[in-house]
Order: sequence, then structure tokens, then C-alpha cells
Amino acid sequence: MQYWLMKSEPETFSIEDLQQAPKKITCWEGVRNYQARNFMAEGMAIGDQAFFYHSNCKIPGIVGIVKVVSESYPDHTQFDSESDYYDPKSTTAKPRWYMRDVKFVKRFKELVPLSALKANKSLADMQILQRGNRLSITPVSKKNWQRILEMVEKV
DNA sequence: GCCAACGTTGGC
DNA sequence: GCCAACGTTGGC
Repeated sequence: MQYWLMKSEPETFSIEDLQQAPKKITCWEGVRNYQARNFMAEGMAIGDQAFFYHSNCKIPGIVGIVKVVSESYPDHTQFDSESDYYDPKSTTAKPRWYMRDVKFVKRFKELVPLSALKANKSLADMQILQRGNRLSITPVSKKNWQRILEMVEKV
């Protein structure tokens, strides 16, 4: 089993939105970066877990955990000219972008803020902490996963 | 294939 | 709102 971190802007889709979704499942739409897509399409497997990260908001940080519950399949929003995620260069015969379904696992009582992740020197190799990192989906090592869970328990 | 221009991300 | 960092686009 592998671990991941998935970013979402809470204004667009927050962990509260996921909790309120039918069956607490959502399709993870809108990934439009090849590296992130490859992580999702080829790197992930059903049963993997991911940190849900709120980005571009007042206090960015990890707010909970989700689980991968589907194989990858074409992201329908790429074909929808009304959608912000529309990609005119993509065709149903040859889709560029893929999604998976993820399910709510838990929401932390208090988020683990980015500032706390940065302050924890043992997490220095986390991809999200590297300078200029913009990937919306990144792998997390088992060690770092456990270290972060320990930070949650201390809250 | 190079690279300048442009758009986006996301913390602050 | 600012801006650094990065990815993509498109002319050549």
C-alpha cells in the first residue's frame, strides 16, 4: 500500500464537501498536470490512502485522510466545454486526463498546518515542502505518513 | 529543438 | 494583491 497527498482548494472542494457527498465518495476531477496524472493513473492502487490537503486558503495544511476506491478512468470534465477543466485537445477516443474515486476516511480534529510540517525537520524530504513545488498529487513515504499521524495525535 | 512569452499555482 | 517558481505554448 502506498501513501499520497492530494491538494484541493477548499473553496472549490473541501473535506467538508467530501463528508457531505453521497456515500462520502467523490471523483477527483480536474488534475491537469501530466506528472500528477501519472501518479494517479499509474502510481495509485485501490486501497491506497492519501492526506487531504487544503491549499490556497487562510491556513493551508492537512485536514484528513481519504482512501482510493476506484481504478482510474477518463475525467469527464475534459470533454465538457462548459467546465473550467475543459480541454479542447482531448477526445473521448484518446483522453488525456484521468480521475479516480476517493472516499472519506477521517477528518482531523485540528488540521496539521503547513507551518508545522515545515517546522518538523524529519519531514524535510517531503515533496510538498520542496521549493517551488506545485504538484497537486505527490507520494508520501510510509515514514513520513506515520510521522504526520503522530503529529495529529499530539494535537 | 530552443527559448521567450505567457498562464497558473499557491504561500504569504 | 504580490510574486517566485514552474509548466505549457508556439514561433522560428
